[in-house]
Amino acid sequence: MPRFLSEDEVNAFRERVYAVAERLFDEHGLEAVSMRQLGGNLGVTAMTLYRYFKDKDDILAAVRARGFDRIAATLETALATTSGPTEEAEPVSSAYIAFAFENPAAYRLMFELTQPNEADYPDLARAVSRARLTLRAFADRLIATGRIEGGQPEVVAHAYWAAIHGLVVLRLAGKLSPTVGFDSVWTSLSGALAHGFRPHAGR
Amino acid sequence: MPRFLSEDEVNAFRERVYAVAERLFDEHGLEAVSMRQLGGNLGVTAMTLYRYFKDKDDILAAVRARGFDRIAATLETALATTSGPTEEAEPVSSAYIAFAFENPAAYRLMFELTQPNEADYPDLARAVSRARLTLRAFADRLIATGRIEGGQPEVVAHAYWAAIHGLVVLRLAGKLSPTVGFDSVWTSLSGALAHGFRPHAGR
DNA sequence: GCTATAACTATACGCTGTATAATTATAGCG
DNA sequence: CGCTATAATTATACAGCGTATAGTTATAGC
Repeated sequence: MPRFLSEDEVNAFRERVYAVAERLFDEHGLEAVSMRQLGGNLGVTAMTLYRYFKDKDDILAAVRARGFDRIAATLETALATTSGPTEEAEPVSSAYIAFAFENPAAYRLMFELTQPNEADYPDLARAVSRARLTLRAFADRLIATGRIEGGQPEVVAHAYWAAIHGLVVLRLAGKLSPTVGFDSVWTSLSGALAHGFRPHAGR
Repeated sequence: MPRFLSEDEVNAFRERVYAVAERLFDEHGLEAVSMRQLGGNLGVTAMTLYRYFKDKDDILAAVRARGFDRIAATLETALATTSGPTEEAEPVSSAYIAFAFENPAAYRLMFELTQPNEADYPDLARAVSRARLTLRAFADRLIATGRIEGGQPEVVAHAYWAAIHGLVVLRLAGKLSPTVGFDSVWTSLSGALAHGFRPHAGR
């Protein structure tokens, strides 16, 4: 064992922690992610984790940040893939929804309503900011291709985000009526937004 | 002390538990609502609570149910208060937003992303259902007054709900950009929905 | 080969939810 | 009234939590 951990070793260990944390969270829920379980799955005691992280919240913030980076990357890809304007089911929206339902544990963790202030975790703040910028780029394109008008792009981006996120979390929290399907609500909601933001549609 | 607790005594104690739980949650967050703290504030040990509730989740489900009943009552009042069609800031939406921001602890608890299946708590399921019915009545009125068309009322109700809830929880989770205000996004979003659902606005 | 010390582990503390055992207090009966 | 059965409550205990502190292990540099 080397006397000092190299930066690479530290980063490698942290990556292992993230991977294990994500797996445990995926497979057994958030309550399974304890310092002892985490350490046990890494062949290390709980206290060793404190050499690499300030505390448990520090680990969770890092995992959240990875989630925001992953969804941002997913959306960026979807955005780049789309060629020209389309009236079809918007690939960015579809990618967002797919991410949420394919990674429900990550999505829950990212948007948990009780979480420490993101300002205390600069890397998390950066990742969230990146995700917001991606959504903003999406809104910019909607405007550039003439499918939307009026209002600042950032505000429009947040409006879209709120709508899609709201529907996703109602579903994740089990609050949708058993008599309505997620897809039918999304069709209705996204259609209303598309029409509502369309130039000259209303007043 | 009577040999048997009357139904009234049981109900009265339960009400006291709810009140204390809501106060603790409001003042010190969800982590302050422990069985010992709850009991301590009631002049009773933690174990006594188990005479009145199955377990802690049972208490939390009851508090959630009260939250849904309260928001439903608030919305019902707003709905009844509104006289005739109006293009003004919709009183029901305003009432919803006001409830969330005046009762952030309750709102967080109600929509926490990690919570037991609501099917295991019939009273919670009833209260959620009541809140959904209220939103549905809101959509019915929008349709009846000609401000909306197309689509099943329940689907439209869910679309509105998702939009407003999404914006509220993004705010509660601290995920809105510091450079956009809640109100400006809500103005944009609600305006888009109003136009998007307006008869003959789009195709 | 010795030593200073980075890295890690062991232990302990106060907290959690809750199962189980012991205690308290009263309704109904002789 | 005094006794007893038992509802209601409390006391204790257990396993698990996050993490502070103390002790151990192992190696880089002399």
